Amino acid sequence: MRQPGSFGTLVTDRRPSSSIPAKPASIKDIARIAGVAHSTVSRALRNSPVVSRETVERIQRIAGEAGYRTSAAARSLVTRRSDTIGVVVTNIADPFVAGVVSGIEETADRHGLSVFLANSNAEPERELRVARKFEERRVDGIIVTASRVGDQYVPLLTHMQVPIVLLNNQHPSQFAHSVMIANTQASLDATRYLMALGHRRIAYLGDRQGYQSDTERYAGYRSALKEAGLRFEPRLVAHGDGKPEGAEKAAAELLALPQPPTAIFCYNDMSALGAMRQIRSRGLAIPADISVVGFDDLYISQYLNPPLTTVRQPMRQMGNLAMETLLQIFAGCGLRHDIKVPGELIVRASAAPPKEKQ
Amino acid sequence: MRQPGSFGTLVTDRRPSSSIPAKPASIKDIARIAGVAHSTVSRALRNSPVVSRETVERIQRIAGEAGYRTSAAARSLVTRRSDTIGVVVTNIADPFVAGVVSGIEETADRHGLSVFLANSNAEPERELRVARKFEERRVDGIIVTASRVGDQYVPLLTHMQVPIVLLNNQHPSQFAHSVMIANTQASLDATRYLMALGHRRIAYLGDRQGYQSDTERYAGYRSALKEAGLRFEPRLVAHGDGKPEGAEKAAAELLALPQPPTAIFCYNDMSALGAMRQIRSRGLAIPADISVVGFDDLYISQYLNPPLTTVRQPMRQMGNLAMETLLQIFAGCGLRHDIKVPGELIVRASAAPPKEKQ
DNA sequence: TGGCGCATTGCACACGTGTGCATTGGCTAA
DNA sequence: TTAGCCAATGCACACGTGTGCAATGCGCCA
Repeated sequence: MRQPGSFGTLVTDRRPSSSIPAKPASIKDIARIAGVAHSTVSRALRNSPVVSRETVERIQRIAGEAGYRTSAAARSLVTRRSDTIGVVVTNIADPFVAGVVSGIEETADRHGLSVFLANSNAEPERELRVARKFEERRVDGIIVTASRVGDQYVPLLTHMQVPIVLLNNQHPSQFAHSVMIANTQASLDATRYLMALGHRRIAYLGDRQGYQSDTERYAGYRSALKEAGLRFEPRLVAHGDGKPEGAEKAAAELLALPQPPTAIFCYNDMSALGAMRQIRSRGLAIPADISVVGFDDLYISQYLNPPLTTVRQPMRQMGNLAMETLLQIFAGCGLRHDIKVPGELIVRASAAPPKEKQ
Repeated sequence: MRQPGSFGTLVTDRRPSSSIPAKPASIKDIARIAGVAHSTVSRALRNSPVVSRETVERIQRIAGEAGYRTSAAARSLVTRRSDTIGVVVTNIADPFVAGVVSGIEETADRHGLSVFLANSNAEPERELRVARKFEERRVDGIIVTASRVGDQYVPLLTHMQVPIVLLNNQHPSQFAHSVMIANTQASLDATRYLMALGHRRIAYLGDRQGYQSDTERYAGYRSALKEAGLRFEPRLVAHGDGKPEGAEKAAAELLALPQPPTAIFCYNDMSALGAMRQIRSRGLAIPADISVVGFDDLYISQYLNPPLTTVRQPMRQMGNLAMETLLQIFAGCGLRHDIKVPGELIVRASAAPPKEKQ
C-alpha cells in the first residue's frame, strides 16, 4: 500500500468521481441559512450560554432539518482530542478478550467515546502497524488486552505520550496502568479447593511459559501445595498455549505419567476444554476418574458436560474498569493506577473427591 | 453528557492544563527543519514523483528522526475520506459475531483501514447513538452484524449515503449490500442428514420468530420434511432466543411432548448448547437417546461432549468477504452485491441413528 | 442627554494536510 | 545568445470547527 519508510498510511485509487459525494452540511451552510456567522452556529450547537436562547433554538432547529452532523475530524483538529480510544487485542475471537472488549465499549459509549479495535495476533509486525495507526488517529488512550505483550511493544506505545491501560499485564512505565485479576490468590483458592476435596496429586496445566498471568497462577498453585505440606512434583506441571490444542497435548503428557494426577488445575477454561477432551479420549470420566478446574468462567463453561468448576473473572466489569481508569486519567488524576480484581471460585461439577486413596 | 437536541457529542472537563500536551510534530515543523515549504514536505512524505529524489530522502529521514506521524484528522478533512469503517454488532461477546469481526478487522488492516467497533445490544436507542457517532466520524462504510436489525435502522444508516454491508441479513436498499450464508440449503442438508440416519420425528429449535436467518433455516427444515414425504408437525417447532437460556426452555417444551422428537435441529450452536444441557438434565443421553445438530461450528463446538455435529459457517471468511465487498464498492463497482456463502455440514458425534423404530 | 455596562454577534485566526497554480532556475536547441 | 522547456519548489487557498477579541446595539442610571 505504501512505499517503505512511510509516515502515513494512505489508500488510493478509491472513490472515483462517479458517485456524487453529496458533501454533508457544514456549520457554514447552517450559518448561511440562518443568516448568522458560522461562529454563532458553532456556539449555538454546543448550547453556549452567550448565545441568546431564541437563536440557539432557531439554529438547532435548522441544523436538525438540514441533517447536520458535526465533523469529528474538524473538531478534533482544533480541540486536540479525538474522543477516541484504541483497543488492541491478540485475538478478538478469544471469548475472554471479547468479554473484556464488550465492557470497554460499554463504558466508552456511555461517555461518548468511540473505540478503535485492532488485532495484533501477537505478531510484532502487526503490533507495530497498530501502534502507528493509533498514533496517526491521535487516540486519547489505549487499552491492551493481550496474554502476550511484545517486549518492546509497551515502550513503543509509551512513546506516543498517551495513557495506556494493560489488562492482565503489567509494565513499569509512567504511562502504563493496569487492571488485573488477583491471579495468585485465586489460584491459591482453587488449588486449596481441590485439596479440600481430598486430592494430593494435583497437576498444573499452564499457558506458555513466561507470561505474567501464567507465572502468577502457577505461583498460587505452588503456595497452596506448600501451605499443605505437599511435596512439589515438577512432572505434574505441563505447559500448553492457552488454547484447547496446546492443552490437549499437555494433558496427554500428564496422563501418560506412571502416576498420573487425580486433578488438573488449568490456566484457563479454553485449556480445560482441551484437557477434558484428552481425558475423555482415554476413556476416563470427569470428575469420577479425574477432576478438572479452569480459570475465567467463560459464558459457555456452565454449559459444558460436566459443567466446569472454575475461577470467575468478571470480564465485562474488568473492561468497564479499564475504561474508567482511562477516564480518570483524562480527568487529571495523575497517580498510577494498578487495580486488582478478586477472582471467585465457581463450584460446579467437574471436580469431585478422588476415586481412591493413593 | 449533552443537552437534548445535540448535533455533536462532546465530552468536557478533561485534560486539564496540568500535563503538558507536547503537541506532536507537524508537517510544518518538518518543513522548518528541512528549510522547505510545508507543501514540499507533504509531497515528499507521500513519495510524490515531482519532488527530487534527494529531497524526498532527506525529508523522510528528518521526519523519521522527529517521530513524525501524519494527522489522520487533518488529512481526512481535506481528502473527505476517513479511511475508517464502522462495525456495529449486537454483542461482541457472541462467538459468531467475534469470529466475523476478526475477519473484518483482518482485511481492513491489510488495506490500511481502521475499524470502529460499536455494540448495539439490539437496543433501538443505542442503534441511534451508534448511527450518529458513525456519521460524525464520517466512516467510509458500515458493516452490520446483527441477528436482529431494527426496522428503521437500515434506513437510518442509509440516510448517511454510505455503503452498508449486512451480514446474514438483507434489506432492499441501494446502499445496503449483503453477505449471507446459504441458510436454506444448509439446513436442508442438515435435516436430510438426520433423516438419512433414520430419524422421523425431527424438531426445529429456532431463534426468535421473524428474524431472517431463522426464517430461512426453518424453511430448509420444512422442505427437507416435504421432500421426504414426512408430515409436518407444528408441535415439533419451538423458539428460543439464539442463546443457551432460551434454547433450554424451548427444548424443555419439546421433550415434554407425549411423543418427543428423536432429534433436534438447532438454529445455532449456542442454542444447541442449551438444548444439550436440558436433555442431559432429564437423564437422557446424546446421541443415544436423542440427536442434536447445530449451526455455526463455533470454535468450541468440536470440544463439546459429545462433539457437536453442525453446519459450518466460515465466520472469519465471511468477515473478510464483507470487508472486501466494501472495498469493491469504494473502488467504484456500482452494482449491488449480494453474496451467498455455502454452509458445510460437519459430522461429529452428537447425532446418530435413533434408538428404536417408531 | 450622555456615559457605561452588558448581552449578543461577527471577525479573524488557528488546527494540520493536500493541491492547483505560479515561480524559479537550469539546460537545451535554434 | 536567447527563447523555450522542464524539473523542482513555494504560495495560497481549502477542508470544518473552535475561540479570543472586537464591534454593535440596547437599556439603565446619573
